[in-house]
Amino acid sequence: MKRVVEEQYERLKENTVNFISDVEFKAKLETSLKTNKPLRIKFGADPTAPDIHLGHTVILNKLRQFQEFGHIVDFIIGDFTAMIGDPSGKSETRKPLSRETVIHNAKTYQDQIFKVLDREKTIITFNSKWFDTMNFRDVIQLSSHYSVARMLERDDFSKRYTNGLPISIVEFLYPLIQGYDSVMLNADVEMGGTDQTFNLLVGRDLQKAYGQQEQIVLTMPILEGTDGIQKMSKSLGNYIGINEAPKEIFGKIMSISDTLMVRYYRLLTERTAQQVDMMESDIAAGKQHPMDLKKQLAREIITRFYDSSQAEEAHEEFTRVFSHGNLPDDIPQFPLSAISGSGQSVWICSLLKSTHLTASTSEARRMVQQGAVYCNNEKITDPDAQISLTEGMIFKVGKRRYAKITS
RNA sequence: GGGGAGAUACCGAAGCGGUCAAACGGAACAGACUGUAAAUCUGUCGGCUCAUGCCUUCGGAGGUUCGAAUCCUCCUCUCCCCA
Repeated sequence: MKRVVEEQYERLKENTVNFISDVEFKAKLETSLKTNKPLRIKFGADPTAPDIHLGHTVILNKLRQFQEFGHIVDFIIGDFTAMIGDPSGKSETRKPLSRETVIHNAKTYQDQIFKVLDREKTIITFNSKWFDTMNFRDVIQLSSHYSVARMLERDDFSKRYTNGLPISIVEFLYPLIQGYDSVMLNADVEMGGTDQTFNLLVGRDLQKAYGQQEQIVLTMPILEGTDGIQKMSKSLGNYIGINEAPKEIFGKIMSISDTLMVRYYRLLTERTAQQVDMMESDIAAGKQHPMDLKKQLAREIITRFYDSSQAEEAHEEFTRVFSHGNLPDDIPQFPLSAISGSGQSVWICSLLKSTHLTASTSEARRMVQQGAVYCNNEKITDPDAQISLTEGMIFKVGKRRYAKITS
């Protein structure tokens, strides 16, 4: 049995950043095995952004690992928190969401997480279950367990405090709210990104204050977005969503840097640390072409969220369009009649605007001047050009914006 | 409660009566080079059929002025110091 504990421990610890604490965790694993009672792994999410991206899956993958060892995932949907509006990290407060939106978003969330998690071993709970009935007396009681000085220990808070940026009182309540979820669930382990470390630790303190055994805190690295620098997030626009079309995912992965690719292999695939290290040295030694590995990565990721045949298709499409310079297979179509001012001929700039290839005619003009515009593979250089439209004409702006004229 | 500082385009940040559609940096977009890499270099980066022109924009509402991002009044929000 010691061996089983060790085995789970080693595998689960892989890629984690914080692991508090080893001793407690091993003890919990042991008890769990002895009593045949699975551990309860808590993971919370605000149903504010229903688009799950690869950054989220770093944690989901780890949760999945827990499930594979027989443990249960307690997925908390922070519907209560979301309705207040989560200001954390940003100076401007998000606007509160309506009940309907929250419910809708939560559903979208669920549809996506089960592309990774095992439905049978997941318990979903909305935290409004206990917060809706809480009164102000209870809130004060809860707050009494923490001090401002301790709150300011949190990295984000202390930074903002020293830089003279606003911190709302509500933000101080957040860690408490999240920590209280742990108390209500009597969680064994709580997972999150490293940016959550503080909140997760508050959970431990609160559990202790409420006479419970403290949860294990386990944080995963934050995945960099496609720019390779900032964390992957929807608002920064550097994300790859798991619900995106296969060829979108393929394209986005192909555009990341080689360094980032290695990191993605490490955090997003099942490969062990040694395998990835090996890969890295192979690249350095020129035994492997990074582009091939990138294609491989793209296929693996698509296969995970779709299937291998769709991954294959995306790969082919990519080769056709970008390696051979052929046309993609689904160009947005615009009937002749829909083009504004369509008579015999149309001014190129207004055409580009009405086909949404550019946002304005001014932008269109610039694109033409920069040599980014093609009509049927012929570069258009005159920004005043008049085009006599015919059915089947294909316009291209930049590398990937296309439009086709139909009858 | 008292005193002070501030709000500028996607973000950061200059400008403090005309030469301001607003310096500079980042992001983004396009081009060159490539592997749709990265890095680098070049260009663009409010809108208008591009025009020594017009329109909208410098927290909001008014005002002074031939002329306001720049001055005045009130309002909203933020930060700092004192209590």
